[in-house]
Amino acid sequence: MLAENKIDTILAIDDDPDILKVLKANLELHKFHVITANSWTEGQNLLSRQTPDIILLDLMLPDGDGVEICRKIRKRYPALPIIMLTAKDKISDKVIGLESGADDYVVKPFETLELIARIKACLRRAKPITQERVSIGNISIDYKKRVVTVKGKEIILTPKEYDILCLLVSNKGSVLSREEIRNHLWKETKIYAWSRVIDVHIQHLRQKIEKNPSEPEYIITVSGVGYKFKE
Amino acid sequence: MLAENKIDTILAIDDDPDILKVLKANLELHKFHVITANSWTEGQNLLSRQTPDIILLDLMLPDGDGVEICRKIRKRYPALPIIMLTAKDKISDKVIGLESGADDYVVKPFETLELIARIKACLRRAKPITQERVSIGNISIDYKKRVVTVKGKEIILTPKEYDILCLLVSNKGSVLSREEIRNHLWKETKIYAWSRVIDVHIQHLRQKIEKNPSEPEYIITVSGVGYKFKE
DNA sequence: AGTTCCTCTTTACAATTTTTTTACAAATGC
DNA sequence: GCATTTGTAAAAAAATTGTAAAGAGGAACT
Repeated sequence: MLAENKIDTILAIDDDPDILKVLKANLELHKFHVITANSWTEGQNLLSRQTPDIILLDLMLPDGDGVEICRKIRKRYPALPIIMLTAKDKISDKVIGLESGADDYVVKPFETLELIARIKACLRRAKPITQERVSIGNISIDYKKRVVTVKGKEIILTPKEYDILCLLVSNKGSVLSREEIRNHLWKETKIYAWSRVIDVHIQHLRQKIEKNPSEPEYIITVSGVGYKFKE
Repeated sequence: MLAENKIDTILAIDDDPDILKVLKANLELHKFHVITANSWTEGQNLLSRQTPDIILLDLMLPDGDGVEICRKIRKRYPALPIIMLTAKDKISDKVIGLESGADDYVVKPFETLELIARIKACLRRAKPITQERVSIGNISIDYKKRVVTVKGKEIILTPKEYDILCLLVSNKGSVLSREEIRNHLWKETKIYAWSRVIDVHIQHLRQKIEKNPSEPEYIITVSGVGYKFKE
């Protein structure tokens, strides 16, 4: 039983907006968070703001050669898995031999299920063994059981609370903006940037895990920026 | 912690004798006891004579579909961990998701060290040993006789109820999503993701095993996630 | 064939839980 | 101080789960 707690973010770069649309819809159905770019330029932009967990890269982009782009990404993010999307008649030896540095490739038009399988396979190779438990101070999270305890006592968290906690903990020590949190845990269309939902969930979390919720020890507010989990 | 000096036995089932040879050699180097079978038929034979601590199962066997075989093994040995071996070009969503019912999977060709890491992780997670009986609170299950008793009194469960109970109990403490339950106990095509069957069976189970079915003590619902059996 | 008895599944609605909005108070940063 | 951001409680909205009841299909029996 694989306990998957984290929602992975996929950056899809393709110049065909229809393909992007289909990709996004299908992948989101399978619990991925998807951001899209229709050019390498736009892709770079997104990359500079948020590092995804995997990249789907069209081999033929208007503003760059896929193989070259792949190399560049590799140089900057050596561990970031890349899957090449390629039209059947454009398959080149470079791609097939994966000399491009891509981890895998998929021929268009592709089966969604196969693509998803390959994405998952890549993701898992990228992070060989997922940790089953973490503890920070009095708090510990058992990802496999989906149980959080404070001082050894189990506390009940709602899905959103749990997700937020996991996200903060997996980035403990660094501040996450509300936008980042939102990008990871919500589908864009679902909540607005100005919503206070995140703040409210944070309050609820604090009430459940902090000794004194109004002087939080674990979930720290960084005013004007976001929230972070104590290191 | 008791010193565990036991050498774990691995049953590897794969139709490629070369792979079996390599597997055996490598795993034995790492102090495992390895028995091998090159077909499901042979695997069954070995299983009937000796229960290994873990099974490595090739997805594609000449005499059976890996996913189906996995289900069969699961039914008979609910606590026996299974790792699926799958060729890269045969990766399917079934295997990679939780859908196969396997505990984990490894894509061929695999790094020996990664495989070993995953084997160890599985063994660590595995319940002490495949037992014939298990008791939690007032409830006890005799797997061999397929009898469930509450406060010593036998209760009659339908097949589905029994299967669900066993699944929950063998993962007690961990939340199982409806999807996981479905994938373990149903053939894909038989029920839809949005079906409420599982909920209904859970209700029936509660009526049979809980003192007060509306305030369940054993089968806990984790809203938005799934069900779990009390630890 | 029909009948009866099971089990499994669907369905519809009620009850509950979770998520989100809202409004205002408190705190923070120039 | 003033503008902006955050804390917080409570209400509204949405989603999930509980539950009863009915339909569907199968096996055993006449």
